[in-house]
Amino acid sequence: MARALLEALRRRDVLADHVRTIADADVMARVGSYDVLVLDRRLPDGEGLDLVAALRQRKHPVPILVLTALGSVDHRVDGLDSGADDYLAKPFAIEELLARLRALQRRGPTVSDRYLNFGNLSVDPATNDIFVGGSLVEFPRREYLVLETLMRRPNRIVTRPSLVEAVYAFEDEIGSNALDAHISRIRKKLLLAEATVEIRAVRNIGYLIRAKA
Amino acid sequence: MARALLEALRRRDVLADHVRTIADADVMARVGSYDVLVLDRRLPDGEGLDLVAALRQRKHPVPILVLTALGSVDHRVDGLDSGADDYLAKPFAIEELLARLRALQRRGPTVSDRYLNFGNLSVDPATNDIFVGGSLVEFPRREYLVLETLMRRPNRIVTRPSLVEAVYAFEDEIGSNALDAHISRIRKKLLLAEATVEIRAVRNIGYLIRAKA
DNA sequence: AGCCAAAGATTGCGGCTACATTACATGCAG
DNA sequence: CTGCATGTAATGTAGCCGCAATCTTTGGCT
Repeated sequence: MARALLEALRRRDVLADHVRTIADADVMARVGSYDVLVLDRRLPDGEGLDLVAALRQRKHPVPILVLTALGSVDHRVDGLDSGADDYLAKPFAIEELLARLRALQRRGPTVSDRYLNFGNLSVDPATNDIFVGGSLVEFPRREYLVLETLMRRPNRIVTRPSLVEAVYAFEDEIGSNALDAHISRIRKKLLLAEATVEIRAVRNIGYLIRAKA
Repeated sequence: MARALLEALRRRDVLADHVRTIADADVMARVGSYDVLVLDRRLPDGEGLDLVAALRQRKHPVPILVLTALGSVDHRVDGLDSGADDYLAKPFAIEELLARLRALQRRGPTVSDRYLNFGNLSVDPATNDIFVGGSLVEFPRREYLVLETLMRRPNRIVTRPSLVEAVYAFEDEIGSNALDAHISRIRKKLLLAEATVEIRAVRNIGYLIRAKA
């Protein structure tokens, strides 16, 4: 059945991966980024609903459709109440399955993200957008990282090593004033955009962002 | 039937309101704050799916379960593709309906919509059609997948690995700039069709789709 | 208060590299 | 056999970013 299903999905250009066991599915769900999980109840290494319960226990947000031969009302109720989002009993029409998958995929896992606000600055870590007084200001990658790092702790000192680590991950970035140069360029842009915040140096320690004097 | 359903819900301490017409339901959905909307297709003043379409058009996020005597596969597919979240054919067991309502409620409001809209772009994941300013533009499979993936997160950065995974599932597609080539071809088509959105590169990270400057 | 050394600020320059684009080859489908 | 889709590779290009030279500021010390 899996083969037939994969074939039908492939024909419609729906990308799908297939594994046979709960253990494998668990790994895939953890590692991969899938729009929907289709799950059979009877599996070689156990009951599919246990995986549903386990995933939901871990707050895994992936929509799950349970697919099974156990079609009684009680089974369906159990399936849905275990945390699945839909439940389809065999035999089923492939078109209906596809439509239900689309419905689940449409909905997707919803992640709400947060802005970092301070003064008239607004940083969106999800999109790397920075707004100054409501208008978008472009910052190149490294400058953005510096500014985001500072915005995570407004009014607080961020040490020089912290900043370097935030911007350069692991690459050894020794011997140069590259960081200072970035700060300088950021300041110029902030000034141009009339930001109400400023970046101040703390001698021998690092930098901080705060309301403009 | 409405009376029986209300009675069953009331007995389980589920709060529910009931109206008879699409017009009334529209008002209620607009004004009230409901966890789930249960909708019949045949209604005194029209087809229930029209209300679904109208609500989704307005980005109304309420989960919708369509309940109807029209139980053929085609009807179910239509129901789900109109933007509903679940579809249950009569006759049904009250317990199953309740379980499905719980599943919908658990998941909470959605922005589910048949189309992914952004700018003057409109993507229909069900048919793989892409409209630019209302007119259909043909995209080959790979290009479509890239664009759909970007449209799922407008204004958000989609990492290069994410895009590769979305387009190539498992087949490791390393060592080539195939993705870049697709992006380039998509851009050309979008330009030709006068789209109001553009695809921007985020150096070392990935791409994002956003309103044209 | 004045001086000096060290830290920080600023800026032009140039190289590097990721990205963009195009042409071409391959392969599959009708 | 023809046409389109798509991967590959070659080439072009922009702009980021590090460097270093120079200027400014700071704070400690006498």
